[in-house]
Amino acid sequence: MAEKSERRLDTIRLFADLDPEVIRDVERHCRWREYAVNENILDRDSQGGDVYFVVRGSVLIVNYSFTGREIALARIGARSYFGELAAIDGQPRSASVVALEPSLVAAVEPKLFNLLVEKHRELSMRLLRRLARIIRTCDDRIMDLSTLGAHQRVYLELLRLAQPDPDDDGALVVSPMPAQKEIASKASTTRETVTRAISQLVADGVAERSHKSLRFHDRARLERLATSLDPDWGEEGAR
Amino acid sequence: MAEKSERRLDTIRLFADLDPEVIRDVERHCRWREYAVNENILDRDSQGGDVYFVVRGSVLIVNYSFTGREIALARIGARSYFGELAAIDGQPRSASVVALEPSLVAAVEPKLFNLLVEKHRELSMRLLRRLARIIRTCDDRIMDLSTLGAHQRVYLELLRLAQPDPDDDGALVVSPMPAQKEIASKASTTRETVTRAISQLVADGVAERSHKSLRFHDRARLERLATSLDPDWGEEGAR
DNA sequence: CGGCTACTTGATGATGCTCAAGCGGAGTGG
DNA sequence: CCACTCCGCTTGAGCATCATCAAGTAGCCG
Repeated sequence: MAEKSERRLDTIRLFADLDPEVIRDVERHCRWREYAVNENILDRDSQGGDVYFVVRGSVLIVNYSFTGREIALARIGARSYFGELAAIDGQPRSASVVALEPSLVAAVEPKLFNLLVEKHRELSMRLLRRLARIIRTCDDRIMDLSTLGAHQRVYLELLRLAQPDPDDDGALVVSPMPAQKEIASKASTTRETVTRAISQLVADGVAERSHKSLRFHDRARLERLATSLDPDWGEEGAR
Repeated sequence: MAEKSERRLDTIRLFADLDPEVIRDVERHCRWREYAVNENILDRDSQGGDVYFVVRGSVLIVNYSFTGREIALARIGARSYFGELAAIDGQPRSASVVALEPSLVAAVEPKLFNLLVEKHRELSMRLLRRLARIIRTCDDRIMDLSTLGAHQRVYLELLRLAQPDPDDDGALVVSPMPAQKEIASKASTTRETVTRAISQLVADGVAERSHKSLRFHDRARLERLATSLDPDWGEEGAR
């Protein structure tokens, strides 16, 4: 792994409309490194403004409360990047980052990154759109945390993870099911609460457990539960 | 009010290093408007990507839960601006905005805004730094919501509002005290909880009520309470 | 003075975190 | 191939927190 031949930044979406020549040049200025699962890539409050490009694998932006609780802020997959904030404003890192899978990561110095951003309009426009997207996501999460219950936040997270079932039309599947502690850290709650939320869904016939996945027959029902328009026993004399 | 002579954008920090000629030109392309207290400036989910510059007064970025609860996302004061997100990504508004004071606001069409951003490097760099700052604030708030109790979030909000006392050195004052419902919406809790939190501070001798303000003698103590390193009765046999 | 709004305080109940015990499945080593 | 162990999941019981409802008080303005 970490073959030299992998050391390419063409796939990074931020660089989509950058001249290949320039990309080659950036590649040469990178510090390349392979990280193992759960390996720490950077720590909150640390100095340094390197920007990291995820070429293969995926990482988790995460913070820890003083009690040791883990709060997941975002999952960054291959072709994306992280560490822009410190590069942009020169402040210490706002969160820690750990590898979720074996990941190949390229680090670029802040100076070079900012040079690129200043020089290439499309790059800075893409960066702006990305930051805007992040802010929208954060705002939504603040709303969720402020107005919804823990179970509902779990349902929302499940909805985010769920994919349409290729077989059954209109049904959703979460497969493979991630570890419950991951769901918990994204929904800002505990493993136990995630268990209970899912168990209740199964008990109410909204979800169905099968081997290593979870199926929902009725997306709308789950959405209603998640958003608190909850009349569950609304009209159809179910049960 | 809303005198023509007020219709200037020189004070807007985003434009700090823009050529005065260009600023004049932008001013001419603005839709100027005065808003009264509590007047609605824009609604969540509405279309349109105008960017708004607050020339005088201040506004609140806010969202409402389906139960009618109000969640304050940010306060935007004079010389700042809002509405960039929709201009950048073309999506509907992510939140509503209401005037906190009588405010003079200048609206610029998204096309012109984006043109300016593309054309003036300094502008886009400032914009990037601003978005980065917003993201950091949001992340902190998500951490607070996820890991702290309601009382602690109120204490943090009080710390944000508190200014060093000009007289007593080392003491802090919040003056004038904002309405408790405002504090509640920034701390994502209820008026009643804000009352209780403050009453407890007073009862514990951490804070002191005086007419229309609140004083703290010991900033460190309040900070400890807010961040849960709470041993209050830690060593000094207070009480 | 009467009425409004903001604040205060108590009682109550639901929610969900914590601790604790039990269970199942997947590796691992004998 | 079987025990053993580790880890993740499940479930229960107890308890603290906090939102909600309700009633009462204080200050302000006409």
